[in-house]
Amino acid sequence: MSFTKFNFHPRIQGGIQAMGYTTPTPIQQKSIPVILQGRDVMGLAQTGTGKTAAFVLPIMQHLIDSPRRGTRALIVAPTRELAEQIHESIEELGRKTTLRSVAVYGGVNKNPQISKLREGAEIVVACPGRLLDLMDQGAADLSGIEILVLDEADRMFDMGFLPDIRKITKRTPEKRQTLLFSATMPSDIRLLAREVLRDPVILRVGDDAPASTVSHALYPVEQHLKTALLMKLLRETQTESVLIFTRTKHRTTRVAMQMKTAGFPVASLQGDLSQSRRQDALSGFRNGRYQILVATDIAARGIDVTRISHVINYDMPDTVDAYTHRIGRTGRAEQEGDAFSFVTPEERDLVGNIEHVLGERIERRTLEGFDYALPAPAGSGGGRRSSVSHTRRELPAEFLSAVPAKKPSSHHFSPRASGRRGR
DNA sequence: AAAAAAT
Repeated sequence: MSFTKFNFHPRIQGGIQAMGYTTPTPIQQKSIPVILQGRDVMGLAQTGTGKTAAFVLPIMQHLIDSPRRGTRALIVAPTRELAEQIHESIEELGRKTTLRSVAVYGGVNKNPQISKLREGAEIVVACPGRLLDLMDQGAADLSGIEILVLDEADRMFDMGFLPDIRKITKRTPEKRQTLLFSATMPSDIRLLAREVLRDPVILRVGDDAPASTVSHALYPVEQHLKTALLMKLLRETQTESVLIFTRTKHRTTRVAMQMKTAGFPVASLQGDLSQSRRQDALSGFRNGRYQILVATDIAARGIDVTRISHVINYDMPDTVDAYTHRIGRTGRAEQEGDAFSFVTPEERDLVGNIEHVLGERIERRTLEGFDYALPAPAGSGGGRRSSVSHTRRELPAEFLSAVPAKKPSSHHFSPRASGRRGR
């Protein structure tokens, strides 16, 4: 199976080659022919499955087949980072074409976006808020939209974008082709699908289960020891890029600061940062300038960075879905990845649910030589430490009992291996 | 409760 089979325009084929794509991924194989036919699509797929190219390539083909002026394709995405990433994919895949794309989102000057729209960008990749803003201003005109893509629809719903999506959809022609992608299918998304899709082809790719190339491990630990454990773990583990998730924006900032002070090449990413800082963090993480990225769930979905060898849940996510999405950032493209989760006794309720979905018990690990009995600093709420030095004190035996993993875990973790980022 | 997103 090769990309040549789709008979894309030579200029599109040129972009595919330049990107080094050879074999289409499963979702590409399934959805490209359907989209080329002009059918509406309900796609159940995670990001990182090649989903972006799966809709970008047929869109470009359609636009080249019947040249016309004006904004003709609209892709709506939940986060600025994802919109930017899709826009960049279009620029790369379309480098040999004359098609123009513009990313439309908040936090940055709107004038460059307005000029690109005026100059006649055929493809718009947008977050809902800024797009509506530009529409009200008369700078964006959706009356000529031929293809509408709603990406990560379930997340847009989570973020309360549904009313915005409806407003946007209403401003596009009814006879458009619509593609709706969602990782999960809650009833609200099913409802939205009924509203915006006409006789859709339903494509299901893979399932919600994480890539089998990812090995999972839990590190039971008390809250106040997480940062110390994290640093020791990173110093002793051979890693490529590492993505660390925390529960709050504030904690993201704090952990990143502590790690920076300790000499780790780290950046932080959370929604309160200026857009330029967000971009710097992500691009620096992509190109390896920062080996480590500490982030909120802003980075949990869609963000596509190759070479993430480890995802570390500094805090457990709130839901199994969130866990799946976070650890989906590693183990991509058949590469191996490790997912480490720090779990306090308070956070362990979710563990059972995750294990249920994974269909296996996750290995509990303790880090050799780590002082699990270190007392909490005064004022941090846990002044109940004594000088007992047994490392498993206070953690229920059931919680710690190590169960051999089903498959041999593929971690490159060895207690004494010197990390490449020593100190 | 927290996160993201228009200003």
